[in-house]
Amino acid sequence: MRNILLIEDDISLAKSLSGFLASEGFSVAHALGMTDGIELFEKENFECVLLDLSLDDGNGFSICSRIKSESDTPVIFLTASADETCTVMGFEVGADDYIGKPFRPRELVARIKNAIRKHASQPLLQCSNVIIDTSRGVCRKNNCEIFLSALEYRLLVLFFTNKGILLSREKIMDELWTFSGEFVGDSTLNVYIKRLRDKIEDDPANPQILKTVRGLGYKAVDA
Amino acid sequence: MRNILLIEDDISLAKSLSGFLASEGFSVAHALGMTDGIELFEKENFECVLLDLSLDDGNGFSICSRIKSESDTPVIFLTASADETCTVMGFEVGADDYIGKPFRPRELVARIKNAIRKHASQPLLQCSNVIIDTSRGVCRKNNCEIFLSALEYRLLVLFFTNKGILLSREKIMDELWTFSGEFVGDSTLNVYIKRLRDKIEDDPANPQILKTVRGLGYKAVDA
DNA sequence: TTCAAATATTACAAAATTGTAATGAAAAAG
DNA sequence: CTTTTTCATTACAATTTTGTAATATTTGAA
Repeated sequence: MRNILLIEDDISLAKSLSGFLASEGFSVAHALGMTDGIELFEKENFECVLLDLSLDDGNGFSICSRIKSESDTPVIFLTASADETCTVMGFEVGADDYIGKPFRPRELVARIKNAIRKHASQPLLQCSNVIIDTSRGVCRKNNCEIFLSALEYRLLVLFFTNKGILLSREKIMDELWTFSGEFVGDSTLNVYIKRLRDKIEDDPANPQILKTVRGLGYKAVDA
Repeated sequence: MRNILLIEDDISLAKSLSGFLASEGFSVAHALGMTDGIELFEKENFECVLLDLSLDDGNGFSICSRIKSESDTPVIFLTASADETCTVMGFEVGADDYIGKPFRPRELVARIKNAIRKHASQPLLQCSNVIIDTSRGVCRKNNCEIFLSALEYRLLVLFFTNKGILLSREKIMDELWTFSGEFVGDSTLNVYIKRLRDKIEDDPANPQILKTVRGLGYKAVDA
């Protein structure tokens, strides 16, 4: 949770930064240079990357391009060279923010959180081992694609965008079966739930994702 | 296009900023204060709002909250009070960026573009009068829902996320029919294009959205 | 425990989707 | 102009989706 990658060759600065961010609830991994940084990035999962511009073995711009080409993780430049050309360049290679040293700690945290928040509102909806990639209209379980029909897909999207929130039968019916004044029977929903469970649950008889709340409706919950 | 709302009570600053941004290809609407600003915001459609913190008839924070509560338009604070507390506060009310005066023009443009770009990668895909709401998995034409099958939906999403870009037949087939090592004949695509056109084009015989580029592939274009 | 309500499951027909093949039309090449 | 290639259109069967109804099963309350 709140895993951050810091790529910075100034060890003492890195130390103090890590300490501070840790005190703010982040868990920080530190890489000293480009090679190191990319390796770490590809091994672990980070919610945000803090990147120094000038490194011993490469510059921040190329790392940023590299990271952005293979993922969507937020990247924030953290650098002494806050000159305008570098800043513009930073955004051009896909950075999410660019902060000049010396940084003010609370602002730094605010900007990191901002970047993470923006990223979180992105097209990937997840619930335990099931992911919907809304930017492609595809659902995957354990990275293996599951084919959902149009309505199954919509129903699951509805659940996942309201993860943890109870949805009444009425609300669900309204949301899904109001596209042409159609009216469908009440039992239809039961059947759709069953079909979704059969496709996404490890053990459909003991659903861990699509929970029923008796008398009230259904909700999707995380593991 | 690139319509920006500037809410700023310093007239001379606003003038020079507007001029500069216009020279960069933005079209800027200017409001002097809070009341004015909100009115304009609700009347027109903006891609980004630039907001001064201190206004005669209200403060920027409340405008920002207001805007964010009713839309997702990027908001950037532009302010003299670049003190840390204000900055943090700005992000807390939902700002997308916070820039202290005096601003460096090219950086300002870079940050505006950054905010707009981030926002553009959001859930609404549009092409002339057809909209895909990926956050619901629904397609609408002139605000009227169109029912697409699972694969039709995916195909259209593929086109819309690559608006204006040519997609080769091969690329399309790869993207759509590789979910289980299936191989489908080449003519399948022709048929899907036809089916989509029948559903989304005003005159399917003269497609204005899904254009064929003979010998190369297809692309979606805006009106 | 017994009962009633709510949900799960199954089975089934009507309708829609999906992929293919055959035929037509349009555009580029010769 | 003719040929060839590419794409559009149509028609069709296999499959899947979709909604319903009928039958279990579960749950909570009496």
